Amino acid sequence: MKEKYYISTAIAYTSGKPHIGNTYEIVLADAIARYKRAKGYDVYFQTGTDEHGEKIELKAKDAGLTPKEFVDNVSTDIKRIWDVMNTSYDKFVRTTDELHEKQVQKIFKKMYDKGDIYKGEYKGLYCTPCESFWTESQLVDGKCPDCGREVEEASEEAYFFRLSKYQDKLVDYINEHPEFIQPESRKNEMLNNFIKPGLQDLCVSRTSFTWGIPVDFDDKHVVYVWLDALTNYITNIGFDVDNPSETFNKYWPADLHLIGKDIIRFHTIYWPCFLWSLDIELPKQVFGHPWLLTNNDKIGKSRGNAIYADDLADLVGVDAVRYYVLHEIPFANDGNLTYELLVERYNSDLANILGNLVNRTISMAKKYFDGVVPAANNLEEVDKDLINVVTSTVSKVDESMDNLRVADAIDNVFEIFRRSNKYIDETCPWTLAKEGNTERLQTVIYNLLESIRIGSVLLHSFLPETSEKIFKQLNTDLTDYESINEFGKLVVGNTLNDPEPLFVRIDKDKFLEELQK
RNA sequence: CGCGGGGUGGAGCAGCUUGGUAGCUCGCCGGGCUCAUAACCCGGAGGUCAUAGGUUCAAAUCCUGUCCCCGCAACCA
Repeated sequence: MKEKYYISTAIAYTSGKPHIGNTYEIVLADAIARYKRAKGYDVYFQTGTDEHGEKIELKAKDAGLTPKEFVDNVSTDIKRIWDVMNTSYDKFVRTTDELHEKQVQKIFKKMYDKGDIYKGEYKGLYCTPCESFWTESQLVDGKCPDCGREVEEASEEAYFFRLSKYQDKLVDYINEHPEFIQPESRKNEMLNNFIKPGLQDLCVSRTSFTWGIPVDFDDKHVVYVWLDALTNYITNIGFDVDNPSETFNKYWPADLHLIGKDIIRFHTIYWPCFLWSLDIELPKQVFGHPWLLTNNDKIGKSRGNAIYADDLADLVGVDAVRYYVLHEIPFANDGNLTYELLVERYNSDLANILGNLVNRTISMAKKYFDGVVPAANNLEEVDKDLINVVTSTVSKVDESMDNLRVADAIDNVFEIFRRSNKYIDETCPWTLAKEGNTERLQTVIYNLLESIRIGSVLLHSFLPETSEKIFKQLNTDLTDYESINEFGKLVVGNTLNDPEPLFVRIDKDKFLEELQK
């Protein structure tokens, strides 16, 4: 039986259209999910939208829509972008789904009955005109960040979750499971900044707005934020407080929650405590990925520097955008996006190294062998070196991916293409053709085609469309991981299709000029 | 003294755990080749590894001070 692999992204908040930084997360998750599938796992990949809360209630009002209409629009748009990016999620969930809402109510009740949720008073700084509570750090010059007016101490009745009860258990768990929080530096941040100073109980209901899941035994209250949002990971695979489904038992605990580094706290402190309260296991790993910055600035609509994935895809194509975000963001540091860098990566990596390699190789096969895959003959040192690079790359990619080093994994794959370009220069097929050394020419062309095929199999998790285009030109159906466990499986005698450019080079100056308009 | 991350040739990064010729990609300069998308291959210039000390036969790598940059600082998603 196949081993299962459950991966999730954070659910996107439906306050507006997601920018390229938000989109990075789904693409990263997609690359991991596709890779795991290729390796033979039974993958379940979940994403979706988080749709409740005061902010959305207000935004909807401004837009002259009901909250439901508002989130329907935004959620649809988010899903559309995820689809544009060619992401292979298995389920797109929404916190306004009936199933989720019902289970959240049951979860809330169970925690209440158990004594983990109790009624108390929420005290905070309140801006009366805005009807909003703010934290100290949110204030601007000690005043309401929205309207700039004075805030005052206020309180309202609210339910609280007893985080404090699980504090010691959490410290032990994190220490005993060093792989739980990734990257590791975040682990210390959580322990030192939040857990050690003492966990405050968490407010899990509100009465100041209504756009949320009602607490069914006290309908003044709606369930507040994190209890609603985090539980999406279990409700949507069939968790039920009385009778969890088979699907739940099969897929839980999740193997990886992929989230932004800004919400690590909620996933590694609140979420474990919630799960313990429900007597279920914790996810195996939470990875807080870095951010994609634009022009070294944090992305934000208010900053006027928002760049959207679908716009970029229109300009350079989906796979170029995928390549950029996957390649440009290292494991633990923020990445940067500029149009200049985007064009540079596109031209040098995708067009020159990969696209041109495929094009020149297929062209030679056409020219010298009428597009029929020739058989390889005796191997020379240079051939063995090429083959060694190609075969060792397969395990390098495995190692990188096992450590969630996706950017490294792509680099590993491109090493095949770089080496292949060099191989062409070393063997000079055109000279072999002139000399009439057909035997040697056959070997060289075969090795090149096979290297490209293997590279393309590895590439599929990251750039699925490009990979499929290459397979089409190679006219091969040997596209799975089993077909690359040894070099030389490409079928001899098969006829290739005509070469077609994979990435047409972009004129950088013209491109940037066009953007100005 | 709140916690944490970072400062490496023009740009972006790796190396630091387990001290010992400073590596990669892009850009620049020169050369080669002509199968290919003016692409590809080779060579070169360019770095006192933020800074001041310390440990050591030897430090980008370990320790200390200083200066910058960034994130987090709890009910904001």
